[in-house]
Amino acid sequence: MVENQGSGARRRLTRAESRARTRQLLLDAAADVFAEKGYTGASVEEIADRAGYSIGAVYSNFEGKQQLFLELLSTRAESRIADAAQVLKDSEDAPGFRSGLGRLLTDTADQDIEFESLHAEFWLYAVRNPEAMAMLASRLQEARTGLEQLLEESLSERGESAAKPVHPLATIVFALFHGLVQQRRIDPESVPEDLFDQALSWLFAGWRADRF
Amino acid sequence: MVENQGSGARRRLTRAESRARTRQLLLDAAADVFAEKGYTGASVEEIADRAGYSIGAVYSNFEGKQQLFLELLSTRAESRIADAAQVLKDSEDAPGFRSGLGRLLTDTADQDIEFESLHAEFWLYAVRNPEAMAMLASRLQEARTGLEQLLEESLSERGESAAKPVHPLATIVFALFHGLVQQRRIDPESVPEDLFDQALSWLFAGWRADRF
DNA sequence: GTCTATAAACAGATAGAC
DNA sequence: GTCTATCTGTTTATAGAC
Repeated sequence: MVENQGSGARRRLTRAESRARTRQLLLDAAADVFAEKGYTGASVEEIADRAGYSIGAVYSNFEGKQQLFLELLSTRAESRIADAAQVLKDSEDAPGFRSGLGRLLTDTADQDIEFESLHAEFWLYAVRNPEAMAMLASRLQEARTGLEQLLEESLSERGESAAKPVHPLATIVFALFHGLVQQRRIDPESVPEDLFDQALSWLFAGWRADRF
Repeated sequence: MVENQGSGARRRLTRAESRARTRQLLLDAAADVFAEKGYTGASVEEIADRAGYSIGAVYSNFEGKQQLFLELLSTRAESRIADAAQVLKDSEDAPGFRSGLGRLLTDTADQDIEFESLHAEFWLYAVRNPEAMAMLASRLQEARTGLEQLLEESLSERGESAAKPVHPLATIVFALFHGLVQQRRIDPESVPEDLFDQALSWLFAGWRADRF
C-alpha cells in the first residue's frame, strides 16, 4: 500500500524536508522581525505568527530566541553584499564597476531597507556578546575578500595590478559603503545617488597616484 | 534669619539646581545603560540604580523612558565628533590634520567604546521611529558642517580653496569614519591605526586632481 | 522631589495534548 | 512536529507615603 504519496506532480515532503521548510520559514520571518524591532524588541510569538506557526514550533526547531538569532548572524550577515558583488562581477565590465557599486548603494538604502537595520543589529549584538564577535568578524572578512577579488580583477583588466595590495582598499570601500547607506537612511539629500561613485573615483585616483 | 545657607564655600543648591543635578546624573547613567543594553534592553530601574536614585526619581524628572532617550538623542548624538573636531582645530596645524583624525578614530574605537554603540542605537531608533528622524538628521548635519569648516580652513591654508565645494568631501569623511570605527570594533586587525589617514590621503589627492 | 509598593501587561521558555 | 496552556520573571508606569 503506497497511499497517495507518489501520485501527482507534487509529493515530495520527507519529514526532514518538511522540517527544513519550517525552519526556513521561521528564519525568514525572524529576519524580518529582528530587523523591524531589534533583537530585544522582537518577540518569539511575533516571529512564529508571521511564519504561520505557533510559539511551540520555534522551540521544536531552535533552542530558543538567541540561537535563532545567531543562526541568522552566522549565515546571513553581509550575504547581500557578497551576492550583489557577484552579480556585478558577472554582468558588468571594468568601466561599469564603480557605477554598479553606486547603484548597489542606493538600492540598499532605498529598497532593501531591512539589510542595514539587520546589519546594525548584528553589530550591536556582537559588540555586546563577545562570543559572537568572531563569527561576525569572519563573515565580514568573507565579504571583504570577495570585494578584494573583484577589485583585483577590475584593476588587472586595466593592466595595473600586482604593484600594491588592494587589501586596504577593500576595507575602505566596505566601510564607506555602510557609512553612506546609514547616512542616506537618515538624510537622503545629504547622500545623492552618485556620491559613492564620486568618492570611489577620488579614492582610486589617489591610490593609483600613490604607487610612485 | 539667613539660616546656614550663605555660610562656607559650599551651599549653592537651589531647588532648580538640585533638580538639574539629578537630571544630569540620570542622563549620564542613561547614556551608559542605553549604550550597554540598547534602548529596549535598558530598564528604567537600572538607569535609576546606576545614578543612585530610584525609579520614581526618573518619572518625576522625565515623562518616561522614551523621552529620556529622546533627550539624549537630541543633545548628545555626534557631540563627541563635534567636540573632538574643535580640539583638532585648536591644537593642530594643517599638516597634522589628517593624523589628528586618525587618532580620533582609534580613540573612538578603542577607548570611548560607548560612543559608537550609542550612535548605532540612535540610528536604529530613528529608522524605526520616523518622528525622531529629523532630529537625528539635524544633529548629523551639524557635525558635518563643523567638519566642513575644518576642511575649508585646512585647505585654504594651503591655498587651494574656493575652487570646489568641500561639502561632499565632508559627508564622505564622516561616513568613512563611522564605517571604520564599526569595523575596528569587530576586527581590529583589519583596521590598522593608520588606515583612516591612508584613506584620507588617497581621497584628498584624488579630489584635488579632479579640479581640472 | 524622591521613595516604596504595586498594578497591569508582556516576555521567554516548558509541559503535555494531539 | 506542532499547538495550547501555563509557569515564572521582568517590564513600564502609577499611587501614595514621607
